[in-house]
Amino acid sequence: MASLHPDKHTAILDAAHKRFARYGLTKVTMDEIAEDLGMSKAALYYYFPTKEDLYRNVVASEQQDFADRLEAIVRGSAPAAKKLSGYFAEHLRLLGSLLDLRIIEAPAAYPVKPIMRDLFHEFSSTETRFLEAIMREGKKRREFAVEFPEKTARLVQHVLQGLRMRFIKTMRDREQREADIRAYRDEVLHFLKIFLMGISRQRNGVKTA
Amino acid sequence: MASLHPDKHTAILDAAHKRFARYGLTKVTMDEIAEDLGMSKAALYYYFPTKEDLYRNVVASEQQDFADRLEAIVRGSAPAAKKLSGYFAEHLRLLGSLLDLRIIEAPAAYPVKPIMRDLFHEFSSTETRFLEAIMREGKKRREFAVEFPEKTARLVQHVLQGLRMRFIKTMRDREQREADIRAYRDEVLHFLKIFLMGISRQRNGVKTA
DNA sequence: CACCTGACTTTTTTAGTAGAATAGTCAGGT
DNA sequence: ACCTGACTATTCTACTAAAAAAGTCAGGTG
Repeated sequence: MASLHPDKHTAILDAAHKRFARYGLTKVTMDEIAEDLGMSKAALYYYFPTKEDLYRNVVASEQQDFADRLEAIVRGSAPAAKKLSGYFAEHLRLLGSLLDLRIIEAPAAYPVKPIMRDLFHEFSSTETRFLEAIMREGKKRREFAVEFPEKTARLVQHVLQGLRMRFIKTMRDREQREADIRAYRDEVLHFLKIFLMGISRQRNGVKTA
Repeated sequence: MASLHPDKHTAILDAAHKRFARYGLTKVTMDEIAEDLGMSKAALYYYFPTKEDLYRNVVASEQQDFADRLEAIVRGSAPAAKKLSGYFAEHLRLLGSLLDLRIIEAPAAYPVKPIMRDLFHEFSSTETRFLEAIMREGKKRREFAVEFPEKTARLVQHVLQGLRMRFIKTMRDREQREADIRAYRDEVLHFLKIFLMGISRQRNGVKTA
């Protein structure tokens, strides 16, 4: 199906991406996207069965990019500690996309839509996969002193999710946004440092930067 | 004022505590509390100016108990690592009260009332105080390899808050509640173990249990 | 005077609803 | 195969009336 109309298909995805990344799913109408493209709303429905499906496709491409970057890190020949640092960097980087697309929300004051839980979970699964790979490798190479790599991977992921949730909840307005992000970033890296100390076999053998 | 009618005063607090710890602030009416005590609602207002004030007083006693237990831990002569373990145990123990009194909520689907933010913050402040004391002592005694004890204390607190938030959000129904709590507990203790490893000066010198 | 009540007023919650906005459909046109 | 205008169906959003609950008060009792 995609091969029949690849140009329009991607054009729609691009236009939708622009809107969704600025206002989120609920604050974008199909008419707006159609107007951006100079076509009618009905045309959009020729390519995508529902608004939600269009949104999912937009998110899927972000998801793919994210997975690719993690893949590149894990595939490399760096020590596991280095890979873990890379993973942390990607985790931090992802925050922007998740906030822009409103997969996670700043106020979080109202019920989270099931679709957002869903999409968020997909990103989490991606993270789990690569994080487990890193921990297993670290153990195998006798770099990390971990008994159950999967369990430790889960811990790291939950800590990062927790810190992020906390950050989002306590985030202040635009003016102080930058400072908040910096503090959050510092804290995550601080955690990384201590965590690496905690699981590495030799003392002072850990490079963080 | 309290000395003038200490019995009724505490009787009311007890009755209110029973109700609030079962249904939370919003789902308890002053009439219900009054009925439990066999008196009229107006009588309650003789002792407490508002419903919120009554609630705050109920919470304040929990808060005091919590602070007392932390105080006992920090005052002791145990090594800082041991004190930190004790702190973690108290943190875990507090979860029940916070959930019962609805200071933190399971669905968290609606806007959090300012009063709850407020009360939560008071518990957090208490935790901060003692956690900083422990970290400072650990540093002073050359048990912990931390540069800025306050910063590390903040990190620990944020990680714990994050893990708790995450737990609350992902908590399932009654039947599986117990299992969820156990998993949460295990994870917190797993973090403690790695964290202590990460900041302690000598290897394998850490007892967790 | 300290303590309490019933009857009252004020404020907040709740459920329902009409109208607007938006998702989604379809017969037909190129 | 691709697209449109005009349509229907669904979902959101004020608004509101009724109910519930908070909070007040004049007065009563030991």
